[in-house]
Amino acid sequence: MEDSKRLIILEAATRVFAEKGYQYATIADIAKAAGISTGLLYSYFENKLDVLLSIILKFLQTLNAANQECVGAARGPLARLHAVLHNFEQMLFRDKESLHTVKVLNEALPHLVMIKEEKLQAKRRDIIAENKILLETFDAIIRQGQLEDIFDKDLNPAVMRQVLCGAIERLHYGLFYSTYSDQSIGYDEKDAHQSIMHLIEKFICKK
Amino acid sequence: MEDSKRLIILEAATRVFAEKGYQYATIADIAKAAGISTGLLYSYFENKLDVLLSIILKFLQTLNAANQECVGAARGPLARLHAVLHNFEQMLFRDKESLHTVKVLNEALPHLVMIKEEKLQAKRRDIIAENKILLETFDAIIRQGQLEDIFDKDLNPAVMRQVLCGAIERLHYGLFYSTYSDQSIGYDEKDAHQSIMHLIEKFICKK
Amino acid sequence: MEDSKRLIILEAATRVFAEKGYQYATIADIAKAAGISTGLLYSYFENKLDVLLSIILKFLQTLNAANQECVGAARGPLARLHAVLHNFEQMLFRDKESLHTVKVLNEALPHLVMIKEEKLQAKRRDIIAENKILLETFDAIIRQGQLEDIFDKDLNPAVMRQVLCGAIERLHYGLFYSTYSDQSIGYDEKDAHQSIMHLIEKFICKK
Amino acid sequence: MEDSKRLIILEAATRVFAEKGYQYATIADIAKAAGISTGLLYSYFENKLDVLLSIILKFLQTLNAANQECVGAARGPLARLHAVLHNFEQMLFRDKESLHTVKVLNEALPHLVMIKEEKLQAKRRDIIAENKILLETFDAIIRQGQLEDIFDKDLNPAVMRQVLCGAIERLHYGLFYSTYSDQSIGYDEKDAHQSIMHLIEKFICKK
DNA sequence: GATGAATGAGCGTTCATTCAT
DNA sequence: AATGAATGAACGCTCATTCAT
Repeated sequence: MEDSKRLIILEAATRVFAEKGYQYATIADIAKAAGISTGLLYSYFENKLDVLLSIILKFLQTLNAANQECVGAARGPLARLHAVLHNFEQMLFRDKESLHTVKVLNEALPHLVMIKEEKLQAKRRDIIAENKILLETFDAIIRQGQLEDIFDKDLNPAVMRQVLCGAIERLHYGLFYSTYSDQSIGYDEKDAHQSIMHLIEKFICKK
Repeated sequence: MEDSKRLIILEAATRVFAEKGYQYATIADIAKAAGISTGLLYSYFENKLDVLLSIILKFLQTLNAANQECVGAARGPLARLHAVLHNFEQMLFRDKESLHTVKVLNEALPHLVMIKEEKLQAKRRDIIAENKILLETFDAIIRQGQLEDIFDKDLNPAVMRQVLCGAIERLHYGLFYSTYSDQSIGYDEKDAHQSIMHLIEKFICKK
Repeated sequence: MEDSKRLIILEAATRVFAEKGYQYATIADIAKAAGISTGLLYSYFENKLDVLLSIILKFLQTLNAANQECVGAARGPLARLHAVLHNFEQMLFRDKESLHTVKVLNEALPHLVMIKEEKLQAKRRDIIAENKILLETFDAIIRQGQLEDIFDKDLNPAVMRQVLCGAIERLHYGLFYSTYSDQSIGYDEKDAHQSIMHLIEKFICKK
Repeated sequence: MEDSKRLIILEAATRVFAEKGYQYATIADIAKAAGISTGLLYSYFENKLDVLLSIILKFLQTLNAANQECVGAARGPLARLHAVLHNFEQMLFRDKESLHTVKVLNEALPHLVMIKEEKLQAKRRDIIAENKILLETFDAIIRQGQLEDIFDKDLNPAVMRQVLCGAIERLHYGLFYSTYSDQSIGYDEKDAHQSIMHLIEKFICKK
């Protein structure tokens, strides 16, 4: 059981979930996309939900690992915030799949609470833990920026983080959707990036 | 076929979709919640997807109607922007269900393109049209604000609208999720509202 | 949901389980034999195992009810023992299906302990309780016979009951199998009945 | 293909069938218990059913071989009957697995008729033949006992044999089940053996 | 001989949808 | 108008069996 095949399946599944949505994606779809049989998929994953959770977990782990590096390298809260947001944007743009991973993640997170299956509890906890780390990374940077009197102190870090992440997600989601629907969204990647820079400068930074 | 029963079904369905998610909600669930039989539901709607589309359409129509009024009443782009965003926040907060309607809407919109069923084509087009109106309302206000030199001209209206709407959605979604997961999100409704005001003032308005 | 349909399904299932064995009987087989669709079966039963347990429970309840009547009517331990064994034989012979119910019951009883499904716990407990009643009915009669010095005291009631029931089952099972395999078993129903009478007279009764 | 490995597999399979039942035992379970791969199992057996039939055949052959010896050594029908029943009890008690072999055998015998697979026809015939030998051994002893006026002539040999074997099986099955369910059955091995002696003395022997 | 990755047919189960009443 | 019993297609998942190595 090579580990590379696990990755192939995860990538195929992300593609399929992205196209059809978790609910309408069938195991047969995923297996076909991965070039394997349905049975083999079950050698690598417990069940369909496990595939979804594994995608989410991998995304969060990759993002957190990238952040870990950046935050260590960058000097000062502003540089760190840029670095971390850059990671986020990078992951959304590396491939169209990643953006859908985020969509899938948002769709799945509220349901995480309800997962009953004993087999998946460990993975559930891992995801929640990684998610906490991700949020805490943002919040810590913002808190530090406020302490150093670089960032606006009027708003609490959690609110700022939500605004930033929500804006990024929506902007990229709009781009993504426009490619699907063949309807112009009225802006491009460069506009999106630029607006995030504006947002930091005007909304996060002091005065 | 009284029209009031149609409404009862739509409200019940919204509640059920909110609780279980569209995928896991069954027709039986909806019928039960509406106090009718499954068979009768099919006198009012073509099928399950039709129920979902009807909810979305009603939401967009209500929002657009409310905006129509506001925009007529309010004087100046800033007042209008506040009014329109107020409408949006109101709909999200009127009840927890509305937020889920938005989630469902976001989940459903990309799939609208793929709807093949002949029966639902009209409704599909209506939704897309209403969605266009909603976006155009925002964009028109922002364009006007830029023309009048009240709003920042560095960014295009579509980008600004996405940032605003993305921020609002994320903020409220965070609140919603925190009630489900029993984990504090670190801010409350007031914080969320205040941050949107900040966002307008610092990000949208000139200087 | 008429109760008569439940019975039709149970009878069809007994027939199918008898023919193919629980493991190789499919829901489709049972539904077809009952003249219904697979889906409808699930309106009446939780799942396949529930069908099996329901058959067993009904058999035990019917037998216990019949015993209840007999034991009240009959005078003296010997008459009661005859009555109760007569019931057992009657149930085995009423139709070929009943004998297979016994086989299925014997096959299933050891596995009852392992049933984990929450939904089926109540039924599991009912079966165990009815089984206890059945055994206790035999044992009480034998104990009383020993007290009244009519039955042999050398062996304990549980052993006697096992010998009697084991003998009856084997004798009838042999008859049943011979009809299936088209091989003469070397005795007929009358022989079987007569040998049980012998067994009581010589093995159970005192001298 | 050493023959010893065949034996190892058969013993492992018996253990697994005993624990889980034929239906719920998987080839993977058996292979694991035997310490080999699933693929290798298929070098020794045609398929899963072949493993079951091989266990049954070996059991019957072993029992018949043991009986052959006994019957030759023992003098007179009563001694022979004791010897043959002793063999049966021995095999049931040698280990708990043997009893399950008997259960499996009883469960499988009726289905032997229906085996269609060409590959297994020879084995099927062997089993039926060995089973006939087993029954005939009993019946011959009883017939001889009746001829010599030692055994009761009122009942035919086949009936007597069924009573004896049914009683033994039930008694031992009860013991076995009580260990699984942790419920006292009300008697022990000694009681069971004693009751068989009684049965011979009072039920089989003349007056 | 030995492995275990890979297959895919087949089963239990669900649920949107229909239709006789 | 209203019901809900009935249908059956479709999906998740298992596991006996094969075969390249």
